[in-house]
Amino acid sequence: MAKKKSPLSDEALVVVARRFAVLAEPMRLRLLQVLFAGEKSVGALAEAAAGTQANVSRHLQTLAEAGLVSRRKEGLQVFYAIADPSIFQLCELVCGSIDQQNQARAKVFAKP
Amino acid sequence: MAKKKSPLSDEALVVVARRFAVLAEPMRLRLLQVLFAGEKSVGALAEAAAGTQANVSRHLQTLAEAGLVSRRKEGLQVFYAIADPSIFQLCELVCGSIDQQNQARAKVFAKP
DNA sequence: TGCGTATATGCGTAATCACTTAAATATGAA
DNA sequence: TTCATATTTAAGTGATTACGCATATACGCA
Repeated sequence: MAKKKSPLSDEALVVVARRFAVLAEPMRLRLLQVLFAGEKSVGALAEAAAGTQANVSRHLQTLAEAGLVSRRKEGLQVFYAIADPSIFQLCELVCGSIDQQNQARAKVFAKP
Repeated sequence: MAKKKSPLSDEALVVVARRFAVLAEPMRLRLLQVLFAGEKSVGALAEAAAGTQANVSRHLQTLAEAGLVSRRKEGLQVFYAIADPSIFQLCELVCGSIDQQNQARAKVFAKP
């Protein structure tokens, strides 16, 4: 029994905005993109994303707090993985929208 | 001929992040939600969203630059409208994901 | 031309946040 | 215990930005 579309409360808007804000950083998007290939440790992620270990750890914490990635500790290492499958569709949707806008813009400036 | 899924370049990630950042403000989300009902003037939007005229005008400019809303001038008034239909699916997707997380959390604390 | 209205913009302020460096914590091995 | 490794956290800095207030611009009308 999914709720029908109704105006969101101010509190709900804040939550949604927060979700978008988490995705509004290139470094976090890059980490998610690396994680698309599967679970990885913090060190591996830092190297793959070309970031400092401290900074990557912080971004991973942000992603985990938002419920987008999961955290699994194994000995000295901590492994992160995609926890919210909607991320795939979300990125696909946004990329598709941007592609469409670019194509529309290209059409305007196309030679006659 | 849609491109297959391949790692996005750093520049592309910046563009995608920017798109998310535009959606990462409660006031802008509220404006979009009001616009879901149809085209409206700046003044009408300011009243419906309970914001100052200056601030709403600024947010609308941000949304327009991102290609999310369209601008139509008619006499003294300027009318804005949803320009990117993917916004509907995007909000639906995010809200659904948040709902799912909330239900999962509720389940954890459910009485036995 | 001058006046009133609708919208946009310039400026200052406060808050948020990403990033770096350095230090702290946690785990496993010797 | 002591040491080394992997990760997290603390503190400081610079950049971005939302908001309020005041002013500027654009348009219609008399």
